[in-house]
Amino acid sequence: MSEGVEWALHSCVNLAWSGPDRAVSAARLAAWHDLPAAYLNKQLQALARAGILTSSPGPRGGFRLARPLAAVSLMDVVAAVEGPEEAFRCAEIRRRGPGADGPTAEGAAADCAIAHAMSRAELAWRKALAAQNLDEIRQQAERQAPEAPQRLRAWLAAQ
Amino acid sequence: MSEGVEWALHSCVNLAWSGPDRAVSAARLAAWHDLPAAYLNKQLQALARAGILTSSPGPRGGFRLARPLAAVSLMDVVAAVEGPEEAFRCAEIRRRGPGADGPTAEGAAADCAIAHAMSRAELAWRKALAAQNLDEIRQQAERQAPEAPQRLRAWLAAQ
DNA sequence: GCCGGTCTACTCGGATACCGGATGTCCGAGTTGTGTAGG
DNA sequence: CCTACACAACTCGGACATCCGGTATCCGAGTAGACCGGC
Repeated sequence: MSEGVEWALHSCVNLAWSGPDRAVSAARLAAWHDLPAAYLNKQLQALARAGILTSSPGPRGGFRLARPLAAVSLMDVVAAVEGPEEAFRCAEIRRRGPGADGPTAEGAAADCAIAHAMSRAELAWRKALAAQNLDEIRQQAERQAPEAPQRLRAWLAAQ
Repeated sequence: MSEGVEWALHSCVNLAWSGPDRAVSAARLAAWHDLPAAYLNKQLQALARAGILTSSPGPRGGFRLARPLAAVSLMDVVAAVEGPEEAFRCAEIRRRGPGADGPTAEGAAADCAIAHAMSRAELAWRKALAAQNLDEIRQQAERQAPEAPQRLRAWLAAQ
């Protein structure tokens, strides 16, 4: 699992705390958690391409949420950063070597019992991710650290 | 997801088809699907360390199942090959930089809302993997290719 | 014929290279606000 | 004083290095069977 997923999730919550009125640059978000700014920028670009954030260039520019946190699921962020393809990709080794049980047919991957079983488990994972949205994450974080939003806004204003 | 997981799963089913009376070497299992023998051997070693297979050296040696397929879950194989640690490991970036909301405490990872949410999804994945055992996989594969076990045994005998 | 010893072939097991992708860094295109000169 | 223009600073966006883990390979330790010589 890519490190960027964790950064992206924290950044989204931080953007929500910052408020929708002004954009926050990748450099600010990175400094808040002492991350490499240019690399975080790369991840935020992926979120922008996925339609989760909007970006604006120039001074006073930066990133802001494209839609409310409640409309962004964990799955959206993971798919944006990690890519949409499945983690377990069946290489169809059945079809190679002496053990090949027939000519290589199109769409045969669905017939592989192993690929099917792994796919089922991965579907459960994706479903669990899709069932949780970032607003729930934000609420839980605020319950554990109620002063966090205010502290972030104050720090951003002081920059 | 490591490629070796797929190889390990196929190899376990093939070992079941081969029968419990004789061991099968990594070279034979690899040739059956045209895989690199030495690397497959590495994965089988991991399965042996995990107690899923037993290994015996020398001529007539090789690997065999340590217990019935019904007693081996997909989770067991994945954990043996990929390692037991979670795919998403929280780096606790909250605790670094100006955004740190307090001194770094032991066991604070459980408090991170993001880590908790990701952990929940990964738990669903692990549960789905643990719910399926390799004997079910074997039965499904036999339904789709009933001649597969006999073909494998014949090929092994001819070697 | 039977037994003991040796020898070979085959196996796993771990140590050793190689490579692609994640990680990290850098510079250019574009925009916004500002300062300034002119009317 | 107001306006238009040039400038400078700051931002994203993508192109360019670097590092690490999965991938692939090789060689050594050990064992089981086979072969041979002796009894």
